[in-house]
Amino acid sequence: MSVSIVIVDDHQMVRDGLASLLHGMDTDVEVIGQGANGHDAVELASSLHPDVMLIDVAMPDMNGIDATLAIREVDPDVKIIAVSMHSDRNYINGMLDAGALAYIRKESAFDELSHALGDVLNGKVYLGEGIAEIVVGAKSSPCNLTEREMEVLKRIAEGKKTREIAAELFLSDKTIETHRRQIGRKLDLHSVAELTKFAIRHNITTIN
Amino acid sequence: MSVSIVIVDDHQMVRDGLASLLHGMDTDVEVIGQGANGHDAVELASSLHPDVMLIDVAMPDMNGIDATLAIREVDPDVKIIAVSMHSDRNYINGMLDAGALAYIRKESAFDELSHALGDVLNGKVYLGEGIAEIVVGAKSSPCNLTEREMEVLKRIAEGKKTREIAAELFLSDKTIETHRRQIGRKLDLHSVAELTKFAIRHNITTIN
DNA sequence: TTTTCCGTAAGGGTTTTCCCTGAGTCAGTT
DNA sequence: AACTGACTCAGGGAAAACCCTTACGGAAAA
Repeated sequence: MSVSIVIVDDHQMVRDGLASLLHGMDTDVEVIGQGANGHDAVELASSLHPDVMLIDVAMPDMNGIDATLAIREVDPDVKIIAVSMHSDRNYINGMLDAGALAYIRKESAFDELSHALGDVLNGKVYLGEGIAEIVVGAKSSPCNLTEREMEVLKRIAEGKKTREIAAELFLSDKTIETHRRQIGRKLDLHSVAELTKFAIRHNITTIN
Repeated sequence: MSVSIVIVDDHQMVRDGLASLLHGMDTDVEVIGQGANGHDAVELASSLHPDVMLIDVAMPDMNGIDATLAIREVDPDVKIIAVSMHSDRNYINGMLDAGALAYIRKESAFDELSHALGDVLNGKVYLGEGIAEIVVGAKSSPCNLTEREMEVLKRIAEGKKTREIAAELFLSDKTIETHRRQIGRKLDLHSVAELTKFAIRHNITTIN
């Protein structure tokens, strides 16, 4: 009895690559479906009910975290392996909290995928090289930011100046200044450039 | 006589995937080396002299464009296929100008890779789905920045302040100020946040 | 109920950036 | 020889950001 697998990633070539890798494995696996975004993932989960799904975390339209949450609604039994470009703490925790059983990075070697597959099939959790440390060593950037601070940071990362942000939020310049300083203190990032990168990493703003 | 190939991509899993795909092709190919960045690419080109190199455009340390330029110095005969996440005009033109013979996206299907490989081996140029249109319809974002301006922009996007950049480059504060203004004018981007995003998109800095 | 945190705001000062004009050198082109 | 463009630097002023402390109302938690 072979293991049925669905691959979801927004890059066709990555999907083909993963499929090819799975095909070359010693475990008897069969790729029964592929998708390009979170919506595809949910549909495929409910229609095909695969044993395992490989899901990319960062995808357009609907990301891996939301997809995982939705999939657990339609089929709580499917075992989800998160495959990501980033080892961002928020992504990792997001996916694991959502119900993924394994998290591996694309940077990592192929045998991590094999290992992850073996572990999740046995009901175990597998975290790729360096992932466990990030999960455990949480604490450093818990993104303590409050709602308001997020709103301000978002606008800072869009290149807006204090006065513009104040006008947009109907607040005093001084209030925005206070938020700016508070954000800098909390994140220990003291330049707009670093704040912008932080905002991008944490999906608070987009790259465009 | 098989075709020797070297794969350069900063993601191990993507490399493995591509290798696996190549292995399953009808053409007789052999992957003789892999690298994770531009420096690896140049070294592998000069030591292995492969027939074809698959090179990712966006990589840390040394990107695909610079790598391609350097490779053409050490081995003008190696045929280079650019494999990229983005269909950014600057990336495409950069790679093709540098000497790549084909440009395909990871979003595209696997058979584009097969097609590109066949074409470059026959001395032809291959551009993936939609790439040709972008090349033809070029013009818009020529990224006019000079060497110096790139160095300054890189440091701006790292969150450094004028004085620090001046010290690093052994220049006057006023000179850096002039460069800053010139960069802003050329790109029509007037905030550090937007400049940072531009720098990230153009691989002048990293997200971290 | 007292404490704590969030959000709001202000006063006041320092530092940095932004923007202008002008200008000199040097290399490569025409 | 004249020109263009890259790179360098300066003076000076306006705007913005940075940094400090203080403070008050409300909500949530202890």
